[in-house]
Amino acid sequence: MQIGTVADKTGVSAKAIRYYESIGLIAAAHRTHSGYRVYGDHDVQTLRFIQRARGLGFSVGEVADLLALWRDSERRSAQVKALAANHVAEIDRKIAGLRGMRDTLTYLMERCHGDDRPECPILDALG
Amino acid sequence: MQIGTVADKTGVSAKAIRYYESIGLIAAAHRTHSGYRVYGDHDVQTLRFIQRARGLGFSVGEVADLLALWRDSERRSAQVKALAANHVAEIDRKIAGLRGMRDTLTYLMERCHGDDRPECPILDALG
DNA sequence: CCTTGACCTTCCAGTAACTGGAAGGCTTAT
DNA sequence: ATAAGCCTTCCAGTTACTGGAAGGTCAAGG
Repeated sequence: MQIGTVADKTGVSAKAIRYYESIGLIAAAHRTHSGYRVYGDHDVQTLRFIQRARGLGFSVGEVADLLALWRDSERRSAQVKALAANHVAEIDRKIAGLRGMRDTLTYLMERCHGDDRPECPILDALG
Repeated sequence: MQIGTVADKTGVSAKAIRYYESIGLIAAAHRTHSGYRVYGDHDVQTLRFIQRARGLGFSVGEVADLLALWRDSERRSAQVKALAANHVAEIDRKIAGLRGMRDTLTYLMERCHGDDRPECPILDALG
């Protein structure tokens, strides 16, 4: 399989696959005599794993950890769960931050006439 | 006032102030004969405005728009409100995305024993 | 007068996770 | 022979700064 095929199958762009290889998240692919990268089904599985983990918001570094655990038959599920728990805590922090912004903004917007006049509580609150 | 004083007063770091100047978000400061930037109370007001707007999650580009509206006595409050509404919509998208991740993760975590055994529904879901 | 410390200056690099694009090689079909 | 559609590497750009290096400025103290 060439990189484009793998990209189609996994939803990971060819650019991203090369990037993952460059940072060592995935092993360097074998090459044809002309230098093209060659992949197998195993690589497709790995990239799907990466894709899903990234979709859950794990950083590339965390994905590396998850991949290592995935491959480690001796792993303790507690390790995986702890990683996930940390990530959920991080997500919760982000949500809380966003909700704070959202609440302030909607509060101010409710008080803004939103018409042709210049008076604006939103700008008043910022200035 | 020197840049460090302004930084203390506004909570915007000296580095950030220089950066804002470099991208044109704020006007270039006057200089002393030896090249030090000099600021007045007006600049402190502007930087506080920027700081608050950034704290509400507006991008630097959006802050530039808000600043222009703030300075424009002919503005229509509808413009400000529209900008804020777009931003709230963006925040809502982000929150929705994060909540989706959070829900999936907590669902999987509830099913993970989190002990010394390797079986893990989190990894199963990813792989 | 000289030094020390705390300022300030500019400039370059790095962050996260890629994407876009340039310049050029490979393969297959026409 | 050439065109289309792959592939390659490498450089730049994205966001909003922060860190650090190398060096100038200024006031106080010995």
